[in-house]
Amino acid sequence: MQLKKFAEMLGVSRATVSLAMNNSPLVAEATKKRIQEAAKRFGYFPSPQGRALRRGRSELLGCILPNLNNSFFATIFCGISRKCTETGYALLSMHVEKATDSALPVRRMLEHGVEGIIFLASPKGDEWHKLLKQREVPAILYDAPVMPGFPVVMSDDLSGGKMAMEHLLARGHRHILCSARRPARLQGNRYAAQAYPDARIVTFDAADSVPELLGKHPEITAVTAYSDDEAIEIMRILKKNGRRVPEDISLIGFDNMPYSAWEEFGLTTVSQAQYHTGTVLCEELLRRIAGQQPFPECISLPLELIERQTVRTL
Amino acid sequence: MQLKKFAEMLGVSRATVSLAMNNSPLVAEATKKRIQEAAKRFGYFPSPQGRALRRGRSELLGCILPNLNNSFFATIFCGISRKCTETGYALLSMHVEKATDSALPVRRMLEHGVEGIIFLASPKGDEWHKLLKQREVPAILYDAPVMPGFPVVMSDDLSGGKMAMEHLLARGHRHILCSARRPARLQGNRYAAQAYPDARIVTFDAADSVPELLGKHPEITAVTAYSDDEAIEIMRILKKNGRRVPEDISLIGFDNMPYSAWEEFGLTTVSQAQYHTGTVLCEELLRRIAGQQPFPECISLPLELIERQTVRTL
DNA sequence: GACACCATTTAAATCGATTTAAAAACACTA
DNA sequence: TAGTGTTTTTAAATCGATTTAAATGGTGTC
Repeated sequence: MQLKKFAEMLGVSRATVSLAMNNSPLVAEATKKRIQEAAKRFGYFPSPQGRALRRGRSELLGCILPNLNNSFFATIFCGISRKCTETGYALLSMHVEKATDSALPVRRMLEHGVEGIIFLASPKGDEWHKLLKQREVPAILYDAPVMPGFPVVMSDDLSGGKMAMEHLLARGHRHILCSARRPARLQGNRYAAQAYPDARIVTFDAADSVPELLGKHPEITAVTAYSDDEAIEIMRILKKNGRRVPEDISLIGFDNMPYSAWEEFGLTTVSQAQYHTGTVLCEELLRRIAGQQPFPECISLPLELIERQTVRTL
Repeated sequence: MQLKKFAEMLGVSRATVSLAMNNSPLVAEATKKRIQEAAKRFGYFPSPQGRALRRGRSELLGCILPNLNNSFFATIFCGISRKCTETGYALLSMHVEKATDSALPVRRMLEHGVEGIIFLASPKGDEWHKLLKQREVPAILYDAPVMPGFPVVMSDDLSGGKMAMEHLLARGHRHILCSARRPARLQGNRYAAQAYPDARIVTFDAADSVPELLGKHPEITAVTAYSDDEAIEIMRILKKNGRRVPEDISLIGFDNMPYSAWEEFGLTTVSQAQYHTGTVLCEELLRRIAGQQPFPECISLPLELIERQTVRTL
């Protein structure tokens, strides 16, 4: 039923109905109650389209997702979703394959009138930002290269690397094999090592190369992995090579995936607060939409070390 | 920029612009090209709200999700999402906690004008279906109790139970401990057992109770679990009790979670094609929206047995 | 030149609400 | 009773597109 008929039926004007439905103080309490109850009884509800057109706001946010087989992104997504629900926004999402040009999903979302977009999958191609700028729709990126005009949220890799390293150093490790896949994190490793003159760092790129490097550098007693997944892979490889974790080699992961806590692994790891990451992404985007200053270009998220059973004290 | 100004700028009528933007054959090729190119250059695009109002369609689907820390639902969600993208719909999603009354998310989605809703989390409360019926918005449920007027998609538990059982029976197992948590699946187990007069089934409810039951029935050689997660828990419990899988006890899971394939577990399991489940949910909902007959009330999805290393041939 | 016919273009109605400014209703005072 | 002020209600404008039916322009035929 449309506003017009409903108003006629009740014998009041369309304006009164609209105001009543929106709980305006301009309309008398009694009338309001009467109209709201009638709406329930007769099933009248304002058309979302009409309302959106008139109000000029869609209350819609978009989120571009990588495949969620990885629970890491799924958790961030949950965080975003909850924040949206809290703030009255609805969340539009779209999954993209790794190589998809972001112009496609962006265009689709703009066609639906989103007020802002969160890229959980790093954007690809060079048209997406033109589209967004043209329509003045703000966007925020997660863990992507900085792009002028678009804020990026990422974990504080430098501190993360430092944190993991300090944990090992404090437990007596001095010769440590560090993943080189994240320069900032490696830099954090190095930074922490400076406090211990006898500390030495060797770097590696892929899990495969770990046994060889351990052979070449028998003094190494600990490894910091690129991710929990890589750490678990390294655990397997070490086990096959007859080395025990943590008795022979200590190991630290990164991400704190749910299964890292399982007793099969008991992985000590550096945790990105995933849920919180989602909250921050969403909040920051909403701030942009509302035009609230200031606009930081890059937001680092704090990390936390989760101690389990893969680091031995020497 | 709005249609009106853009049309004035080009010196044509609003109608022509609108038709050109929608690629109508009514407008001359040359004009169409001119308008479309000008739109790109000057950044004109039809307002989604205006368009939605006039067209009377939002091209929006809603999906109500449980927490996605479980990758099972995340994969189904990906399937839904892709189908939406293919068909030109956008997908609105909302996460709910276990106990949340579904009227809340449903109302929120209706306020945004969704044309249909997929419940990946089983609906709670008794207001949600009234809301949907009142507005004539179709919905589809995943793995929930049947509710008149709402189709349900679920895995074919009967066949699944039969399949798992046959796999064990064919490998010489005759005394089998079966999870009783899914009546339909247990029925499938029983059904398969009928073909083997010497087959015996014992049932259990929780993983905890498995060792005790195995002690009471030492003739049992295999277990069918409620889920992969339960199977993994049972593996742990068995290991602690000094029983090996599969040397002492064979084990079959259900769900085919990504980690079930890991070498730590190598779990033989019955697989629900999760991605495909998403596709079916979405397709079926779209059929309802389009008003296509017939409307099956319950759709069973085929299952598949994934053979790994937890079942021993006796 | 008048007529018919086709291809384009356009004016105007419409979708369904919100909101502003003005009108109406009412209460109160002098 | 007229005048003033306050509370409610309403008429009408507006948001930005789509679409139908009518108008326009051009070509070809008799």
